[in-house]
Amino acid sequence: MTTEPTALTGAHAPDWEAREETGPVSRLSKTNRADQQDRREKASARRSRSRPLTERSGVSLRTEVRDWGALDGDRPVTWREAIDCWRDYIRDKEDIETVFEDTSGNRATGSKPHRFDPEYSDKQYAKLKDLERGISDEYGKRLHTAMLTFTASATPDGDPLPAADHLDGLLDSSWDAIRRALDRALDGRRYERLAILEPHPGDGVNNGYLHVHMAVFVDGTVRPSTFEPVIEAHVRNCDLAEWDAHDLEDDSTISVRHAGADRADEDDDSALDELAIYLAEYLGTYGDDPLDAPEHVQAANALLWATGRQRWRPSNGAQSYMATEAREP
DNA sequence: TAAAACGTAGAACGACTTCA
DNA sequence: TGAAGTCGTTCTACGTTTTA
Repeated sequence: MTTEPTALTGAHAPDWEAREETGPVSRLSKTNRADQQDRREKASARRSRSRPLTERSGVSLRTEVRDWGALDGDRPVTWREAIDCWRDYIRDKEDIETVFEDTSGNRATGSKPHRFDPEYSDKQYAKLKDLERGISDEYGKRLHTAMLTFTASATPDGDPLPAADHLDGLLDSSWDAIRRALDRALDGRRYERLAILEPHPGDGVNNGYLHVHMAVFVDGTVRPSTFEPVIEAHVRNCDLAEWDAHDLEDDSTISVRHAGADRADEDDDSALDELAIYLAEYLGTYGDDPLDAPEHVQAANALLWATGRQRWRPSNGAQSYMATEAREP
């Protein structure tokens, strides 16, 4: 992986933003506010693609997403250009893919896919199954799972942030605080966690920007209130995090399930039969051709690729459960 | 040509310190 | 006393290069 820090200086950075696209903010129509809002959000999503990946100096980016021919030296390309670079990278990888074919015409691809390849997703899913088995065996019926969601505003001042700057703002400022708060909240209890970065869908202002889902596996009973200090630590430490998006009463912010409950336990309709499937659905581990993915997914993948950020963030313990690699037939 | 080795940066984590 | 900052160590993800 080859990355280099940006040399762009914020104070003298060119005006990347296509301000002519925005124009003065028009007054909302009393009769058509929803349409106006919808148009504004779509316009904001388009503007985000026209912005450079970062407006800060010292941000490490792959060389492919740096414009070395710029008059004032190298600078990061726009998010839209980065998506094109990522697509070229995927196509290049397809060109050199190793394909095996047996006498019956059955084909199999090479053994070491890049992280956006469906085969890689399959391996991740297999690892999730290992984690499910390991945790279930270890914790038994005491196993409770929680899903926590951490977001950061992509438009804190009304205009979309550079994608890499938003991602850094989401992760760098509060990640340590989140981990420590989780340690304190679950003090004395065995637990493991797996965090994953997932893109915001749709045409809204957050389109393609990433947020964090964190699955927490706890040996013992927990309640949503157990994790409130963790959410609070994130909002407190992340400048881009807003309470509006972290309603402690909302199931999308904190969701707790008794994964180890008996199937026959009708009083607990949130019991999990297939934890890995549940996670795979939530965490988006299934995939086909990455170039066929929705635009917001490709935008997020391009951002991860350009910045070298890891999509999966398991705790050390979770990693040990996931370490066993199934032999492929 | 598959597998191993390697390089780099990200990430986890514990210890220690500082601060309110 | 809880929260957060810093530092050093260790491990891992990811991608590339080398080797058998």
